[in-house]
Amino acid sequence: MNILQQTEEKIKEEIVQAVINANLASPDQLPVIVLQQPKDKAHGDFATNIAMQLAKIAKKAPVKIAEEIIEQFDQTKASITKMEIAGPGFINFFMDNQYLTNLVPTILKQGENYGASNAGSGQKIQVEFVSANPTGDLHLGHARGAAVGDSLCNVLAKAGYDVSREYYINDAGNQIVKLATSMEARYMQALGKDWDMPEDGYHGKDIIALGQELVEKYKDEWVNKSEQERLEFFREYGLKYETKKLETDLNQFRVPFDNWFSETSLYDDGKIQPTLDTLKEKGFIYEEDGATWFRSTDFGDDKDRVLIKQDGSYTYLTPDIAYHKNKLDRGFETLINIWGADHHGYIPRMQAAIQALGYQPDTLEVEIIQMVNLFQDGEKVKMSKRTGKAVTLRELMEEVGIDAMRYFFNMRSSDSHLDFDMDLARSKSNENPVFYVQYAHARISTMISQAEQKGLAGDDYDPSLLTAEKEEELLKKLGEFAKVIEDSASKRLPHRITQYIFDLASSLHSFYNAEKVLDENDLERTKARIALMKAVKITIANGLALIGVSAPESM
RNA sequence: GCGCCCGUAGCUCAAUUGGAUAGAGCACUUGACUACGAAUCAAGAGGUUAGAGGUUCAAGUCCUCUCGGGCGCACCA
Repeated sequence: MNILQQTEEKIKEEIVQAVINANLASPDQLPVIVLQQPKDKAHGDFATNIAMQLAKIAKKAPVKIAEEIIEQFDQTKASITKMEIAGPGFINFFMDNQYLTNLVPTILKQGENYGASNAGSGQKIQVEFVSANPTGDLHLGHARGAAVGDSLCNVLAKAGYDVSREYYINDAGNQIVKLATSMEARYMQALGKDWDMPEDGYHGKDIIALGQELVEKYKDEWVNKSEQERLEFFREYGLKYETKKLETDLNQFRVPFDNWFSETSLYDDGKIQPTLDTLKEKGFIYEEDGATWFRSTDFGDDKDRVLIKQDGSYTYLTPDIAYHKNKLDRGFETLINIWGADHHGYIPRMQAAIQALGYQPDTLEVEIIQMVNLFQDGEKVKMSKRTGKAVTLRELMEEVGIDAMRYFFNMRSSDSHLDFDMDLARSKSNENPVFYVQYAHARISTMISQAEQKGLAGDDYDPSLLTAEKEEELLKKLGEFAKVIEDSASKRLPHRITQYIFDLASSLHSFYNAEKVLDENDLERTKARIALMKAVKITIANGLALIGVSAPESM
């Protein structure tokens, strides 16, 4: 538990004690004590709404209740200097800011671990994300999912969850047949033959390149082989090629996966039939019109879903259920799937499957990432899957840079559509928010190295000298970090981190312009301030790391 | 037609998941570098939170309806 939380807990305990002493409520009537940090510092360091919550129970006006609580409250125990009643019945607490200055040595000691907590108590969570078909390049929408998913994993890990990142490779369905026939057409075309692309084939540039690669390697060797032989070979070749490319691109985007799970392996390992058997035993399966159905309507789905088609093959859902069963069999307590908004209609049947397998509905959480619109030169860039005209992750990384992309994708809440402004992301100007945060980090780095050169830094600093208004502001912000991470993790909102570090950078810049850090005539204050700067630097770097953005020493 | 998401300052978005006077960035106006990095700061202006009801001590947030935008609604994956 960090300093801030300890302080909060102490205040909460005293509130409970005061409420009971004032005879306002019995312990079993007592609501959960909410202690918040007011936005407006005129409202103190902490505030509680307990008096309003007790209005009904105690049958008194909130303001009257607040008065009675204050009367009974032992200020010294919680190191509070002042208490006030405000507004409709808030109780505001003003603290002696010594509790904040202790933060600096703590942060310096914890270093890159600062912000970590055990809030997740080691809960085993698996996050499945991206999982794009291995049939082409990743595009803009995948990039957002990758950035958000990876950052969420980082945040969960920092908050004490045991996280595993997984990519589900859809290497078993019809789309792989289409991949092979698309490659076949590109191969033939590369040999100068007149060969049409298959209907609904993959028109991406990467498949054209793949066709050329096949010609370079094998010349016209595959022209005279049987179609079956040729397609079989292309299928395997294409899968390996595409999967490798996905992994390379994602690694470059700083999105590593712990496990790449092949759909085909579910067939090879015989995982599908047992899953069907389980569902059958539990009575959620029936036959109709020559197909096998899953009664997902038992769990609120719109209609029942086919598992085995009339032709005897599985639908996409069937191995996917087996896959989710497999995840749960591996001991994950919570599954998080990150899907594009175009798949949200799939949620009810998957949730139904989880419940049919005997798990609680909240075992599976699906986070929906809304669409991304790309803007260039002030105009919306049109994308088309059919013609393969789409901006790829690779192109974006080259053109706008990874830092800007990671930052932009984590700037907004996922359930809001995102307008991605290429020109802004690419610009190296003050309009670009990613530089704002990185600049704060670089600025601090310079200060620290100058201080060290001039002998103005030292371990024997006195943090209680940090009493300037801007210093208190900074300290308070620093203290929030662990809580922001915990919230961000438990609510699955990684963009909270981005907002936090932006605010922190803002406080830093504001402090920097108000106070002089390096002052040869005031060595003690300078030492304390350099220690504070080190603490801010650590916190910004840790925050940037969570969203996958670099923290430069200079820029 | 049904379902999910969204609608907040001129633009792009936040808002501690029900708390106090709805906040940032950009753009706009005005000021601050012989200075530890001006990629910065300080100040100003900008709002009927799409609209109408309801619940609550308290609603941008929850419920109902209307309007507008996006995305889904396969024995495709």
